[in-house]
Amino acid sequence: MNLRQLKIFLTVCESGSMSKAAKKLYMTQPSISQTISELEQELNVKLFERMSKKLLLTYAGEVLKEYAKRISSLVEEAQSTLLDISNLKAGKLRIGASTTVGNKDKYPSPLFNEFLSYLKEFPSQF
Amino acid sequence: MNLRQLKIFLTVCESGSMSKAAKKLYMTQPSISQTISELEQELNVKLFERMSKKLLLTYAGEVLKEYAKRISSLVEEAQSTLLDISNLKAGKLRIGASTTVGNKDKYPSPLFNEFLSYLKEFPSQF
DNA sequence: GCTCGTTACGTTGATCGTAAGTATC
DNA sequence: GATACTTACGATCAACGTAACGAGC
Repeated sequence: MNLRQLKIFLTVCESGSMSKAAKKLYMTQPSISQTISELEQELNVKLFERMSKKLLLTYAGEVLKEYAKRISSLVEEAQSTLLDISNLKAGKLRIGASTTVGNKDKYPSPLFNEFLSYLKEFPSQF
Repeated sequence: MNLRQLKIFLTVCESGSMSKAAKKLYMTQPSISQTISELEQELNVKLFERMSKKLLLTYAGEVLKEYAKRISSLVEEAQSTLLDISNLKAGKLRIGASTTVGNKDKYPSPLFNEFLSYLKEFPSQF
C-alpha cells in the first residue's frame, strides 16, 4: 500500500469510474485498473463491485476510502507546511524586516509562530 | 514524498543514525542516505544537521517527523482494519456460529460491529 | 458499434546493492 | 584504522503506455 495507490483509489471513488479517474489523473485506463487490482490483491479484499456501467464500493472499499481521505489530507497538510518552511527559509531576511509576511499565504501554518521563535533561537539551522 | 521515504525517515529519527536505521530496515546504509537526500531535495529543506557521529533534526525535520508519525499511524491502522475485514471474510461461516471471534485480535477494530451489521444486510458483497 | 474494464507485453524510471571516496575520531 | 555518511554506477523491479480482448448496453 502506498500513497500513489491511495490517490488513484480515491479518484476512482470520487469519479465513480476508472475511465473518468484516468482522465483526471492524466493516465491511461488500464493503468488505473491495474493499480486497483494490485490494491485488492495486497489487501486481500474486493474494493469495488463491478456492475455494468457502475462501480459500487464494497464494505472494505468504504473503509479504505475513509482512511485514504484522512491519510491524503494529512500528507497534503505536511507538504503545505514544509513548503511554508522552505519558502520562509528563502525569504529569511525579509522576515526580520517586514510585518506583512504573515499575510503572504492564504493559509498560514499553525506552526508559523513556533517557527519564528525557533528561527530567532537557532538562526544557524537555516 | 511517499510512504517508503517517510518510514525510512522515521526510522532514522528514532535510531539517531542512518547506519542503525539501515540495520533495522534490512537495507544498506547508502540506500538510506540516498532516500534522505531525495526527501530533502523534494521538500527543499534540510532535515538533519550532519554532526560528527550524530544527526540532529532541523526544525523542518521536527515538523516532518510529527507528520510522519501521524501518517504512519493512520496507515498502520488502515492496514490492520482491512486485514480484519479480510480475515473475517475468510472466516465468514464461523462468525455466525461463534461468540469468541471478537476476542481473536488484541485490537478489535472500532468498525467491527458496523461490519457485522453490514455483513448481515449484504452477505453477497463478500 | 460504443463504452468500460481486463489482460498481455514492452519500455522507462525508481529502488537497491556494491564499490569507492571523504571526513571525523 | 574504525565508524559514519556520501557519491558513482550497475542491476532488478515497479509503473506506465500501447495493443488486443471481453462484456454489457
